[in-house]
Amino acid sequence: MELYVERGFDETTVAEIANRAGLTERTFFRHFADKREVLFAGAAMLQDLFVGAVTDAPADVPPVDAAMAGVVAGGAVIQERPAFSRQRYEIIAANAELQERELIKLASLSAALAGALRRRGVPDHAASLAAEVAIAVFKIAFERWVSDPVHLDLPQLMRASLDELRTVTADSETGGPAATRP
Amino acid sequence: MELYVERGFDETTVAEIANRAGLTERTFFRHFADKREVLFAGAAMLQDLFVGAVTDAPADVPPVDAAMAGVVAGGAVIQERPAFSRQRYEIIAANAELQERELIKLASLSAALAGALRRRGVPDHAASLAAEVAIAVFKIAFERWVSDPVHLDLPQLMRASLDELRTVTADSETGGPAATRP
DNA sequence: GCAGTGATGTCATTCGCTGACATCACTGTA
DNA sequence: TACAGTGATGTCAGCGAATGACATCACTGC
Repeated sequence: MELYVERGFDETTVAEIANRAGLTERTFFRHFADKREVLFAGAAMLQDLFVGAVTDAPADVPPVDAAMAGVVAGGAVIQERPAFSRQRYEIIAANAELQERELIKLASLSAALAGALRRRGVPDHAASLAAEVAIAVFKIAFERWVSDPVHLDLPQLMRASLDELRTVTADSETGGPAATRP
Repeated sequence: MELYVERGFDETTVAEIANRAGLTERTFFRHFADKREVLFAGAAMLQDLFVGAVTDAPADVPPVDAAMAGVVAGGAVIQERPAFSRQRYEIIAANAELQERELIKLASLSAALAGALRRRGVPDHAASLAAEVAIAVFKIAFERWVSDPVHLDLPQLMRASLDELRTVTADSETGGPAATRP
């Protein structure tokens, strides 16, 4: 990350990273699948956290709220290291390849959440949809949090974003969801 | 695409592609930013279609429904070439790098939709959320459509998925969105 | 004719990434 | 103690994606 900040991701070679770390290029690739993966080393841990929180949510909690328990738990951990999170965010924001990797990690997170929801008895499509909604809320709330010079409370931003999503999504006609199309 | 189907994406070299197309490797890279981009050549056109449909939606249509007009219009075009869509889908599904590219194209689509919504007067966050919801619906409906041996009507699947999302997202308590957190 | 433009070819080079093999520290066991 | 096994690292060679620099050639408008 030092090198990525100093000279940018593209301008940094793996040889330089290995050199600064005091090992060889080959060894770098034994630890990380590729040059981008360095920035996503903690993703697996975070995913376990998300899934655990969904699994542990009370059985009577509806799908989206169970999925939200996952991302809220993740948000709480993320905001513990605001400086790190912001630096990492800026590196990623400056490079398209890194954004691609970030997106596929989020997709994997979404799939994991959906899996956890299914294990709670939520039907397939509903589980996927609820997971996608939770990840969308996560993305937008995180974006708000990390871009604000004053770091607000991330879990709270997430809940606020979900409320907003509900407002935006709610059917304008009177009847609620079922009445959308006859 | 012929070569990607025959031997897989990873096993196909750019030299081979160029060769079959009757030109040189260097020329290939003048037409496509990288090896993956070949499969996403139509994305810009599709994005314009999405945005156009959102812009053309009646002014009194609420945000999510305006965003849905975009993805539904896209769905209608996509389902015109079921064989092509399925083949392309299978190539992408078999390769992680291609999935990354697909995801960033969808993210770009989402940003474009959000932009179109803002131009309709929808506030920032609401626009982003509505766009994310529409893209989530698009993804899941497309997945259903392309995986089903009998191709159903894609726009209809999208509307059904949105209804399901509304059901899943709707607050279980009585009061609707605003009542979620006091 | 002729200058200008855009598409293509040629060549050399960098860099990400991988396979094969060697080295070396460390551990458990005869 | 000696030795076999294991895992992390280094060394070396090589492939393929991607890029910059320069040359060629068809085509257009004057």
